[in-house]
Amino acid sequence: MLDVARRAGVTKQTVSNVVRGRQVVSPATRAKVEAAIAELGYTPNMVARSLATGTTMTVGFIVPTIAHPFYSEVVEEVEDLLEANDYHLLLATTHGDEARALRQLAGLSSRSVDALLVAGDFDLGEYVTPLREQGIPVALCAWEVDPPDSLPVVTIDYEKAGHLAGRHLRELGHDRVAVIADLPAHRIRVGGVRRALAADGMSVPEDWVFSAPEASTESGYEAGERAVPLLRSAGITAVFASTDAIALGVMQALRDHGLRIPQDVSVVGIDDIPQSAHAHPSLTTVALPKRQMAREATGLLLRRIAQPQPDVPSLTLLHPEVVIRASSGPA
Amino acid sequence: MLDVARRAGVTKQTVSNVVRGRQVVSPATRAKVEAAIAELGYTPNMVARSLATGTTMTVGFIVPTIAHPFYSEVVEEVEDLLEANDYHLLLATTHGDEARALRQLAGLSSRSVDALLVAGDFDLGEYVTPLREQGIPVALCAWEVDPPDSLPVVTIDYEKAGHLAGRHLRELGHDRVAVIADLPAHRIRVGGVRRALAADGMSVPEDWVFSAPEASTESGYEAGERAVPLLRSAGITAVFASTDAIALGVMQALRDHGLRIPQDVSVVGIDDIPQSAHAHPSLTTVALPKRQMAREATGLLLRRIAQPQPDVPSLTLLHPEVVIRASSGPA
DNA sequence: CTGAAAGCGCTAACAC
DNA sequence: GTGTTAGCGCTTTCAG
Repeated sequence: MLDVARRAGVTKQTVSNVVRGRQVVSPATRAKVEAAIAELGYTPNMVARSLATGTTMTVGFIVPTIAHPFYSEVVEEVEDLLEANDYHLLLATTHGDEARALRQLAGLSSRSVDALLVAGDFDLGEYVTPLREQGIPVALCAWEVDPPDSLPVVTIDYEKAGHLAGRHLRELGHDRVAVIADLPAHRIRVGGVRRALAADGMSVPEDWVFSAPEASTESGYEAGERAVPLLRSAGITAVFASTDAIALGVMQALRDHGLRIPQDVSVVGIDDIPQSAHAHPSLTTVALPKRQMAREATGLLLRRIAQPQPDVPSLTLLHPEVVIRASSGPA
Repeated sequence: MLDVARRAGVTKQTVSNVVRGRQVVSPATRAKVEAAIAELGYTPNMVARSLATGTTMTVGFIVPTIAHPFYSEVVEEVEDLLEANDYHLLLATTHGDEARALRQLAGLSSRSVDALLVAGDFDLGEYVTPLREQGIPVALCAWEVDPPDSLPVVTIDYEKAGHLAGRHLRELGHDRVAVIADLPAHRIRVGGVRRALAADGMSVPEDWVFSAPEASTESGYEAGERAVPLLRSAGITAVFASTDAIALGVMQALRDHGLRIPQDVSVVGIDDIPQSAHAHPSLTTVALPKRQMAREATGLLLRRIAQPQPDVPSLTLLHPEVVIRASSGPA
């Protein structure tokens, strides 16, 4: 910067003003400085600027994984909005490992991100207080169980998602529905389903609930196979899967065991991941507004950065919607 | 840091030595300093350290998109390896927008990443020279067409992937195969298929090639529908899709038009994304070693950071493998 | 093993 | 409008 200044016959300060586009430089001076910059191939050093300003134009995002369509869409949307605002994304993944999450948190905070977004159900609640004391805006998103009341959180009404799925099944006349879910993670969704059935005086016996850990298609398939005998013996006409990925596996298992969807058994999931629309049959599901969630959370953070103010705890609950496709039919 | 030093009765330098774990501090002093750090809740400021050392423990990754299973797995693997080495990930997305790619590039370089990885077919080749002159290691990965010979690139033998797909079809006795591809992006893959057929004196007429832009399931479906009449009239027994996503859409279209897979038409894709194994029927494909690619590229960069040396241009070509499942059968 | 001094590249107040 | 003077928080010589 000093080289540029000398070459243009000004001081570093003037160069700084030109680089940052401040409107306090005469056109003539500006031209000289810009010429010098071009000749020297000067590039400002953001690290030095950050040290001086205390700002990095970077926000951190801690997310359980990125290899799942739900999160990859969320991350993509967050990055898009950040980039549109000249911010950069420092992405950290936890894979459900709490120690790793804490390391990532420490790494991001000491790296002075201007804001931090945390997704998933990790209770990092108490650990983020240092950041907040430093005045760094923090928000939570995709928080499924027990959203803390100390931080702003932008999430989805997962209970309602379950309720919508259950009600859809009820409207089709299903009385006997089995549940295949990643428990306890998705207990809220299952609670929603139960509430929908309870409204008509029905319930889901405990042994009609199958666990699909990891919420993967594989575990859905495996749980589906375990469920088949019961489906047959108990005259169950519908299966609720707590996730589309699980539902896809369940459908495959049912088919492999000779059950037709939706003639013999209806299947509904939650999420609306891209492949659900192209499954065979296409999957009826409850769409989670993930991109909207990403936008609102990022927007909230960006606003907090622009006009610093204490993180007012707030809860934004986004509404899911049923997407009726071919995997569900009359009982 | 000064506060900690005073409280422990030492100088900043000693605190720095303790924080960085240098083995030059007496246990007694170390204990005092650590106590002071704990009492004051001191956290080192990485920005200041970066300014002093010229190192950020951060690597940038520019990628076309993250909402596609191929890239999301690559990104996940890169992040895992970086995190294991105490590095952080600055992720930038281009969405095929060259101007955006250049902005991202400038943003990352001025932010002083310690290394840069670029995925996708953007010819950022000439634009990265400033970085390289700064001594920042740069590598390319997932480079499908014309890998530049000026930079290290870790990619996959896409031509071989196509060739393997074509040979698999030949071995099943298919003489007449149609192609549904995202062209021109995947021309190398299609070239591989053609080479496999040519070995037996066969070829793919131009009007047996259908375009599926964006390589999405939707465009695969749409292209599949366009192809159906030809498949029937020309007695075509197999379809090569340049991507699993496309193949999934194609399968759906064929089914919707009454063609059975693989009895009437075999379908093979390339990639081996997770959902291919759970499609109906499960998709025969050529697995691209994306995670290995991610590991090798990241490892290369990390090694260059550790022992600075000019970016020796090198080309690492990883080998794909056929995964035979249920969507392909005898002609 | 510890301490003092200098500086990484930039921005923030002021004065001129 | 432009120049001057201090730092931002840390690491790095080099003495002791």
